[in-house]
Amino acid sequence: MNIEDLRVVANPTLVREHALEKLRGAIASGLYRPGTRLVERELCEALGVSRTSVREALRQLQSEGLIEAGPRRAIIVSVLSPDDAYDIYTLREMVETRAIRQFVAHGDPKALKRLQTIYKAIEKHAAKGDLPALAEMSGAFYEEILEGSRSKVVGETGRQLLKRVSYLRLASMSAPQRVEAGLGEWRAIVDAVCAGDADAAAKALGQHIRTARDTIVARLRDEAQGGTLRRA
Amino acid sequence: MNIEDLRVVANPTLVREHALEKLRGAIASGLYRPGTRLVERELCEALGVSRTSVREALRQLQSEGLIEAGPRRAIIVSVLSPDDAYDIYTLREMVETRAIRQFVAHGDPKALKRLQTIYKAIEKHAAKGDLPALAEMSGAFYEEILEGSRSKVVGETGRQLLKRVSYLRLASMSAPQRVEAGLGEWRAIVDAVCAGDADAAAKALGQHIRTARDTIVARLRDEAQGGTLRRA
DNA sequence: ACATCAACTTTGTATGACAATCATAATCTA
DNA sequence: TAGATTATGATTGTCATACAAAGTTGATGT
Repeated sequence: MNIEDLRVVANPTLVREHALEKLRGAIASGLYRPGTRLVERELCEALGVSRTSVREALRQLQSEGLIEAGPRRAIIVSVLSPDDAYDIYTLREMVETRAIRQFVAHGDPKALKRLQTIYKAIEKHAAKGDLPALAEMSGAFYEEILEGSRSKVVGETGRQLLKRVSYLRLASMSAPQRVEAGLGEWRAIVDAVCAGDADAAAKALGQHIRTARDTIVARLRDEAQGGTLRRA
Repeated sequence: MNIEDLRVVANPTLVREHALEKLRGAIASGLYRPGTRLVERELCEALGVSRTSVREALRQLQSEGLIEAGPRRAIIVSVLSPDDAYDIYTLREMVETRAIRQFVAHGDPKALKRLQTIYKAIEKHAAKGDLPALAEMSGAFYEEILEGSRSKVVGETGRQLLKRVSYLRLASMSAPQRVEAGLGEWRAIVDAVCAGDADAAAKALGQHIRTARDTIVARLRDEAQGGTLRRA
């Protein structure tokens, strides 16, 4: 271990990091919905930090694609078109599929244990019907897979994609039968990883992501349709 | 066309954007080498802008992975390990392979024309041995492929990966025989796209990226080795 | 040679200021 | 009164300062 790692606080929490996480959370949780305009002064007040910090956090969110420039210099929460969502899930499939192969290849028992623990938690929350907790745990599941690739680049790229669809997760869980079906898919993934079968794991994960993708995209198209009708 | 698009300057160049591009260019061109510490005040002077703008640009570069936090709050130009570079190229293969399939699927004659024009330019610069121009044009080649996917997400993800290895491009060109071999690979890609053969195009592009990857990774490993020896 | 302390540097953060742009409300005029 | 015009506010982009915290350097004293 490096001497640097001994520090009690390696990263003395920066205000801007804190603001960044809060804002990300607010978008992921649906507090700020896609299309919402973000006003700097309001964010400063809500977060209790200066404009300096808010602006730096915004720049970061912007390059993560979570927010974007709207008309006349306004900043709005990014709106994912159904096509965008489809593409993100398709790329996720590529990246996470690679990640899980490396996960299996490394055969780290601790990582496997963690994945099983997360799966157990998912099962529990599913039984209780606690969707928010379920959504959060499913996020942890993907994160564990990315982490298990032991590749910084794969991890970062995968996380980047995950962030952009995080706010859709809760909605997708609430589709009828989605949780029940999802449980089986997660279980298949964990089983394959346990068995050390990289091909099966990749296949199961790919299947899972494609299914999630189709659910989400169908819902987004419905919403777009409904929105149009409602507007008319 | 939307009325908004009539504006003479849709995006009245922002100072921070300008700073961002300059800094990206400085890193890509090798002016700031990996590991170099970036000092805010110096950047302000060099760019002639305020700290506010420099810092916002830095945050963006940071989340693009071009710079990273060093020890004790310093900001340094990211150092790619050979493994990181390998992974980036592998992901590029996945993403750009998908992009070129969509490129072919759309069968846009104008896009095809642009790709051919870029290839011609590459040939010319190669004949003259103008490596910097060649490096730039090869960047344009990949950009055109990503653009041709007509997918915002694929484009952004691909560009993100490209940026991170941009500073390696010039070095890779200077490997012996690399340009000659590269020419044939680019030609094969263009030919396949012309022929409307998505499989062949994807295969040729994949081959090209893997070859480039192996060249770069070998060179990075050599450097690491040499660096160690020199240091000893 | 080594420990100690002062001076300087750099980053993180906050604050205030101001131009430019856009939106809104108030006012004037036909 | 309807419509045009003007004044007023709000918001973003940018700059200039200011200051604490933490680190670095160099001078000083033993």
